[in-house]
Amino acid sequence: MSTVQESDQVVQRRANLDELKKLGVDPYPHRFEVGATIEAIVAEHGARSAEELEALARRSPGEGGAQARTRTAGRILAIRSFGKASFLVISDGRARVQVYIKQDALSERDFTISKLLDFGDWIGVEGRLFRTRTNELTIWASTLEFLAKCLLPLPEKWHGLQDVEIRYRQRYLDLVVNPDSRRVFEVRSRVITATREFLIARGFLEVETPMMQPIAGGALARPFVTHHNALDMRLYMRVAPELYLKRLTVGGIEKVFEINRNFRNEGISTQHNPEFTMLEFYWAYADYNDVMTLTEEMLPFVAQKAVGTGELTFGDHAISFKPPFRRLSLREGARAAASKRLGVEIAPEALRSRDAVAALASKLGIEVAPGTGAGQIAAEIFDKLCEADLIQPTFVYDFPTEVSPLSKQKPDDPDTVERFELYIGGFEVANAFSELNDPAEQRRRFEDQLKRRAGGDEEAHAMDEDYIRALEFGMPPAGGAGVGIDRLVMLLTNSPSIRDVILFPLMRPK
RNA sequence: GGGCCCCUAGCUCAGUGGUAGAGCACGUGACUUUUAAUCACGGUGUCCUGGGUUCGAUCCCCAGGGGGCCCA
Repeated sequence: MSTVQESDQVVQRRANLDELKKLGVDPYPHRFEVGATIEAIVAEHGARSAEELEALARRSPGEGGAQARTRTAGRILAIRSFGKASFLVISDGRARVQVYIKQDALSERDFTISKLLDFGDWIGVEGRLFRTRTNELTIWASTLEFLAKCLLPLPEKWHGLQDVEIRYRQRYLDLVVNPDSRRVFEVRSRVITATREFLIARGFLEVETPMMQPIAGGALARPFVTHHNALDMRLYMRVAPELYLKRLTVGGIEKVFEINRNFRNEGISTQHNPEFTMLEFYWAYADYNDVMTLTEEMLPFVAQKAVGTGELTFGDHAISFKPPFRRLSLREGARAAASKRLGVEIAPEALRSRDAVAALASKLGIEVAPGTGAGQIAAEIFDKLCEADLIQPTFVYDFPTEVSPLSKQKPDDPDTVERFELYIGGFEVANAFSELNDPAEQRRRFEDQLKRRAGGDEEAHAMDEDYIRALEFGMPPAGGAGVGIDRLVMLLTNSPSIRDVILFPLMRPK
């Protein structure tokens, strides 16, 4: 197959595999009956003393003596051989246990197999539990089954796998040798489970909406393009499920949510992966204030379920998920930060007129494209000056209408919408608003977006006639939110890069 | 897209303009309660790729590839 010369270690491992075959051992058997996982064995017996294990072993199976005999399987993570005896450490990915191999305790066949084992092989063992002189919980093997060969040498046990490129490209190696990596993905799983639990308990219905869409809407972002052959049709990978979920509120699903992948055709950074996981939920009869309150309940709940606390360490920061979260209006935040930066008190009106805010931006050294409106410039000033400093959970609220084509305006201020973003650890974790449900106003917003698109803004929203028609049938007032699950997991696992919380982040092919 | 940094043994890393090193891992031998087992002996290799400078390049220069961080 491969013309590349195999390293000595691979040659050696292959030779051991051939020896097994010569002995008549099937090196890839079909199944193994596991009595208890290693994790369960350690959980049940990890605290038992040598005497307790002895006593258990002496009892008959009917009296519970079977507990001291165990049958389990795992990957070999260490071999310490003494000739006629050896110690193996095997792992089920969550816990490790030692196995004692002693020549006169095993059949000749099983002992021969034990001599052919390599670091990384999968085995099954049966035996009684005891503690060694050094008090290590150990399975005294009476039978040994070979389950699968590890032909390639694994990374070293002591330093683990440090090379981030290999950790991302060959995540299985990361998981084998770095227990912390396994922990991250267990937290991630619990985050998603807890989120579901929280919303379902409040009457939300979980749904799945299209990931391949004829019009990519619901967010200001460049989509991936694909093509359906039979329909000869251009399709986009979704940038958000929003417009479909809101169609469902038109259909009368008053509380609805989806947790799934979005795809955005943009740069990669420590906070951006082209595909990422979002929670979106929509809640009829509620507005953005209600959504703020719900979010404030949900995040501490999820944190508690996923990591057992809402008091987190993230990099150099201590972050508390204890509600209530801080609230900061976007224009006030931008105004205050700009005042501080320039050493002059900026008036609130300076954020409202195009000329004034553009002048302010230029004083701050922020470049503004010619067609950019006052609202967008204000939002950019906020991004540049404030975002990175929002470490504790902070609701940034009341966004310019211009940058929020799907949000409802404030009754007394048409330039501002009822929208908030939640910032934690210096980045955006959630985005939410009172949903725009007036079809005429929605059409005007889309038309405004089309002008931007014509002006070269590739992230501007497309017209979606079908969505407007849905609104024309009547959508109830509703509040909705999108929560970045990957970023939430970053916070809960103290991971500095989004790639640390995505099992297989996108990489260039080598 | 721009700037900076990295790429050497299976892994973690040193290093040098003159035929390349350590620890772990691996091999052989010894050892029937060890645990980063120990002891003795042994071999690790496309120094990311291509080109240039040079008597000679893993090292210096140029281009490319992959990765990381920061900025956009």
